[in-house]
Amino acid sequence: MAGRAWPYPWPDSGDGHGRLDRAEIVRAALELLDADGVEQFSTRKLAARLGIKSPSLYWHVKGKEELFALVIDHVVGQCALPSRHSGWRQQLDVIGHGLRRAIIEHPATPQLLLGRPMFGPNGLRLADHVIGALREHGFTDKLASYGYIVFLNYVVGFASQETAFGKGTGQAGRLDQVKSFLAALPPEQYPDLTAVTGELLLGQFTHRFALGLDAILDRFERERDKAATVRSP
Amino acid sequence: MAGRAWPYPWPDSGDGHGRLDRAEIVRAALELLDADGVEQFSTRKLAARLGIKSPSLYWHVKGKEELFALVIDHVVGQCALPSRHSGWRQQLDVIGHGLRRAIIEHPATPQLLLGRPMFGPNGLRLADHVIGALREHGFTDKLASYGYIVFLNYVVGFASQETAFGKGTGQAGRLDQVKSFLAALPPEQYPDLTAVTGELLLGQFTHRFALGLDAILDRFERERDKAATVRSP
DNA sequence: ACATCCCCCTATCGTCGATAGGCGGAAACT
DNA sequence: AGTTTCCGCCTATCGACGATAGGGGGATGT
Repeated sequence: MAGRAWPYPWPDSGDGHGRLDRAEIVRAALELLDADGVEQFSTRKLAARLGIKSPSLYWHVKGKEELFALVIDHVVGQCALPSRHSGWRQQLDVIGHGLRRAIIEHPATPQLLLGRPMFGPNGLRLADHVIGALREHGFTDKLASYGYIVFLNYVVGFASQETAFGKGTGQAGRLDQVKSFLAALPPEQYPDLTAVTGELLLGQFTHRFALGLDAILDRFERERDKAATVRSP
Repeated sequence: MAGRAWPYPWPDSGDGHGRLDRAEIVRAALELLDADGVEQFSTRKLAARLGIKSPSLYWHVKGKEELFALVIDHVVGQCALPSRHSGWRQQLDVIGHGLRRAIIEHPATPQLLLGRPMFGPNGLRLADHVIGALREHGFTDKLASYGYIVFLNYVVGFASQETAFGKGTGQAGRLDQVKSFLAALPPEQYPDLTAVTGELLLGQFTHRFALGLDAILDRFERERDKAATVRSP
């Protein structure tokens, strides 16, 4: 039943003395989340997968909530931060695409990201990087903070909604479900929606994402320049 | 214990013969969700609030999942759709702001919206309206479907992230928690983030929302015109 | 040799979503 | 009127969940 039954002396994964460490637990939790979805996840299944009994988890991790926070930050950490020497726009572009990719590679994470600010080390580092990139290129503190919020909202929000459409949501049949549901809609009631259902599910999500992201960065730039000319005309 | 203990003949709320109907259940569920958050919600508490025992709910509603779907669509339905005679841009603006307001007035809804497409009647009507507004004003089917996805992602995503920052998340102390957490960050490690924390939590979210939304609509317009000139130069 | 601490165990609690099956009363039918 | 049907609730119960309490065994340091 447990995906991994081992003889008692554990192969020892990492730091050297413990059989388990938080990193391994987080990794297993993420695998389980990706496979079954956040709804089906349970600490008991996670324990079984790790080859231990559920209460033992509580020695390593305070509880489910802390575990989820660790998982989130692990995923956010998979988004590599670009060099600070490139332009702000390129930096935000790289971060945006990287973060989106990290999220949609783990379809359960949107539900975890929701309702909790990204306050793990990696999330904070990312925030600092984005805000820094803006401030270093002429954005006021106010505009930089606006920018960060809008930027992050867009990226996380888009990726979240994207997974809702089943682009690989653990359950492989999800996209087909959506497809057939839309195909069954009465055209006389939803004429415009039904007219474009083909386009809706066919296109490149990456392209749409880039479109909106570029639009937002464009506006950032314009706002920055407007503020600058107001201050020094 | 039950918020509403009643003598057996129920005051009769609505359609006339049943003591309870789905509308009343949905309304009570939403109240409970807003008060306690989605994590603390349970069908048993909902039943208690309605003055019945938990299994009785299953006569009215198939299960928790269906209940949540009904709640979502109820919230989406609180976003009034504008007249189709106004311009597409104004229509999307009205819908965007209306939908955001509906969502953030019920802080639990983002967690419900996540992972489920808005496929209730109100959600479909909204989708049809948005896509229709675009198609009626020179957008190709492809661009209209792109636009709908990006638009919806932005609105829902923004509102979702917004509630994560505790702008009234049931627990009133949430915003203060975030505030004090950010205030305690080491400036040498996160120099740019800590430099703008004041701005981060102070500003008008509505303004930031409008900023990004306008940016996206701007880009829509430009893409539409570009496609049009390509086709008929 | 002994004490200590790490890391996992068993036992158990209260709560959850959901199902099975019963029962009274109102409505509908004859 | 008497009978039947069905609505709308009930009690009893299930298995799974998150979490805590407290025990024990093996490695480590002195």
